[in-house]
Amino acid sequence: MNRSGYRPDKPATIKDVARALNISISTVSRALRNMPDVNQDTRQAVLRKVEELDYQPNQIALSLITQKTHTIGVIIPNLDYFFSMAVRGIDDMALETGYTVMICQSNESFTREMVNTQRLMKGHVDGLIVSNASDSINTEQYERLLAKNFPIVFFDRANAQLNATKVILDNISGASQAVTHLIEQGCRRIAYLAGPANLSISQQRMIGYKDTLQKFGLTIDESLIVYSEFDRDFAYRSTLALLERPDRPDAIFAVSDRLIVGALLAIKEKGIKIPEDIALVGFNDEPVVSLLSPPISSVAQSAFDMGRLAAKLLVDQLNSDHVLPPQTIMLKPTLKKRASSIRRFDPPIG
Amino acid sequence: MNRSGYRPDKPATIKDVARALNISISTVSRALRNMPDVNQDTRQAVLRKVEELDYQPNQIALSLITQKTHTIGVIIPNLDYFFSMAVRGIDDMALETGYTVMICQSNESFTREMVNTQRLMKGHVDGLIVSNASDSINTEQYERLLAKNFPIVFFDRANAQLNATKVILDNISGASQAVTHLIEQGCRRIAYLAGPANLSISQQRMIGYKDTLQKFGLTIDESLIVYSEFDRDFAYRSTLALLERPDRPDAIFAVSDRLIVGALLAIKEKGIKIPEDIALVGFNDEPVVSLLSPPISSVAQSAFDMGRLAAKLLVDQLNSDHVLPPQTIMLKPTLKKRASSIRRFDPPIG
DNA sequence: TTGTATGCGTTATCAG
DNA sequence: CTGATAACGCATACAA
Repeated sequence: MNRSGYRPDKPATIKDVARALNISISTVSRALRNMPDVNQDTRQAVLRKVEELDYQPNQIALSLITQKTHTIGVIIPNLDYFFSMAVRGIDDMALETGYTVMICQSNESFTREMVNTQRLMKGHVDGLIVSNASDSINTEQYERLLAKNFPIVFFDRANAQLNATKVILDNISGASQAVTHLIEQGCRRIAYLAGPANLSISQQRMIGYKDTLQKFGLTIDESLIVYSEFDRDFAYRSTLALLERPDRPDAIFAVSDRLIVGALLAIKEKGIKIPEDIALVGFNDEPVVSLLSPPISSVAQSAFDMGRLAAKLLVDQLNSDHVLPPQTIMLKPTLKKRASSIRRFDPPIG
Repeated sequence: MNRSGYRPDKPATIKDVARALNISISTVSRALRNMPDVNQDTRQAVLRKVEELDYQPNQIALSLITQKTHTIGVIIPNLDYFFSMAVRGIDDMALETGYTVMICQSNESFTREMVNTQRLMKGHVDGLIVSNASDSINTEQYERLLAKNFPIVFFDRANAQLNATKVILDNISGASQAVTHLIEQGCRRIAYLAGPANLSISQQRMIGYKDTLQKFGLTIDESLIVYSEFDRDFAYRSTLALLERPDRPDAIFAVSDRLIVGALLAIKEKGIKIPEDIALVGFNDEPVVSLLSPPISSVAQSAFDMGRLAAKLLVDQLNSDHVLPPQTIMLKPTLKKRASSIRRFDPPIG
C-alpha cells in the first residue's frame, strides 16, 4: 500500500452500475448521457440503479480524458477589502459558468507568487486570474505560459509590458479626479503617498497626479512624493515627517486607503485640522474610510465587477475553440467626496 | 471533437520521454522517482531528457490512481475581515503541507452552501473545511458525508449537534468577559445585539451574556435582546429604537463588530455620549473598531490561528491511515478594552 | 536492470 | 440498440 493516507469509503463507479444490471459499461454511459440509440427500459433501469447506488461520475477520470478540470486558479497579493470583493466577483461568475476557484495568496511576495503559480499549474487549473504582488518585477513565468497559449487574465495590478488580457482601472483618471478636486478646494501643495514604485497602478496614478498638477500650472515637488509598501504605519510615520516641514503640504493624496488612514492618524495626533489645514483623499473607497472622523474622500471602483469581468473573460477563452486575442478592458473610477477634502460649498457632497 | 473549447499546447508525457530515449515507460517512471534498481546512466539520460522536454507528471493521472487530489475545499459564509484572516491561515498551512485550497462563499445562504459542497465534492477535494452560513439549519448533507468517513473540519460556526472535528472559540468566555467588563464599569442595563438565532456562536455568546448577568444578580430583560442578520444597517435602526425607550440601555454588547459599528453610528447621530451614557463592546476585534471615535472595545480572537489549526486537523486526518476520532478544540478569546467602554480608571487599557 | 501488462473511471470508436 | 476495446497518463506487479 504505497498510496498512503486514509481514504473514505469508495463510491460506486459506472462499472458497479453495469455489473448490477448485467449490462455493459458503454450502455450505462450512453443511458446516462441521454444519447439516442438506447432502449427506454434500459435507460430507466440504469437511472434507478444510479439513484440506488448513489453513483456520481468521477470527475478525475473525465479530466484525464479531456485534460480539463473546470477549475480556475486565482493568485492575489492579499485578501483585503478590495481583493475580497474581487474574489467574490470571480467566485460568482465561476458558479454561474460551472467552474470552481482555487485561491492562493502571494502575501505581496513575488517568490510566493511564483510558487503559487506552479502550485496551481500542477493542480491543472484550466486558466489563471492574476493580480501581481507588490514586488513583482519579473514576468518570465507568465510569458512562458502565455507563449504556450495558456489562458491568463490579469486584473487590477497588471504588468504594463505583458501582452495579455487585462481588466484594469483607469488609474490616471482616478488620480486626476482626486487631484483636480483637491486643487478646486484650494489646495496647492499636494503630497502623494505613492505606494510601491514598480506597480502599474502606482505608476499610472503617479502620471495622473503629476499631469494634473501641471495642467493647473502647479510645480511638482518631488520631496512631497513618498514611495512605500502598503503599510499603514509607514504612512503614519511619513506623514509625521511631512508635517514637521516648514513648508508642510496642505493636502495628501494616497494610492490606497490603507495609507491615507495612516496619514489621518498622524494628522489627528498632531491636532492639525482636516480639511481646513490639510485635506485628504484616498483610493479604493473601502467602507472604513466613510466611518472615520472626518470621513475620508476616496476614489471608488467596483472590485466585485472587476473580478466578475476578469472571470468572464477567462471563461470566454476557456469556452472558445481558438485563441482569443489579448484585450485590455479599462474601468472608470468615480471620486467619492467627503468631509476630509470639502472646504468650500460649491461641489456637491458625493 | 466533442471535447469542445480551446486547450493549450499539449505538454510532454512520460511516453514522450520514453520514446525519445528508446526505453520503456516504466524505466522512466522508476528513474524519476529515485527507485533503486536503475542504471545511473539511464537515470541521467532520463533526467536530461525530462529537462529538455520540460516534462511534468500529470497530476490528474496520478489522482485517478490514488483518488487523491491534494486539494482542500473551503466553504465560508463571506470574506469579511475574520474569514479573510482564517482563509489566510488555511492557505498558509496548505502551502506548508502540499495542498491547494478551493474556496467557495455561501454568501450566508444555506442553499448556496449546499450547492458549494456539491461543487467541491464533484471537484474531488480530499477534505472539507466548513464554516456555516447564518441560515444553516439542516446538517443532513454533512452527516451523510461524515457517515462515509469523508474528512470534514468545521471552524468558528459549527453546528452543536454534529459529531465532527471542530475548531471553535470559547464564545461563552468571550461574552462573559465583555459583560463582566461592562458591569465593572457600572453598566446595569446591557442590551445585546445577538445576531442570527440559529448560529452556534450566537447561542453560546447568549449563554455567556445571560449567565454573567445572573452571576452579578442582574435581571435579564428580553426586550434588550435583538436578533438579526449580520447587517450593520439593521443594527443601526435597532439601536435607534433602543435609544427611544424611556428606560434606554446604558451599554450595548454585540455579537459582531459589524453590528456594534451600526450601533455606534446611531448613538453618535443622537449625540449621546460614549462611554458616559452608553458603553459599547463588540466581537472579533476587526481593525476598523480601533480607528473609530471613540475606539470600540472588542473581544479578540485570532482567525488566522483558527484557520491554520482547522487546516492542520484536516491534513492530519488526510495523512492518517485510519479514521481519527472527532475532537473539538476550543480557543480562548481576550477582551480588548478601549475608550468605548472605559468609564473608570481601575482597569488597565488593553 | 529493464520491459510488459494491467488498472484507475470514463468516453469514443468500432463491431455486432 | 448493445457490447467490446482502445485511449487518457501514470504506477506497479510480474516477467525477463
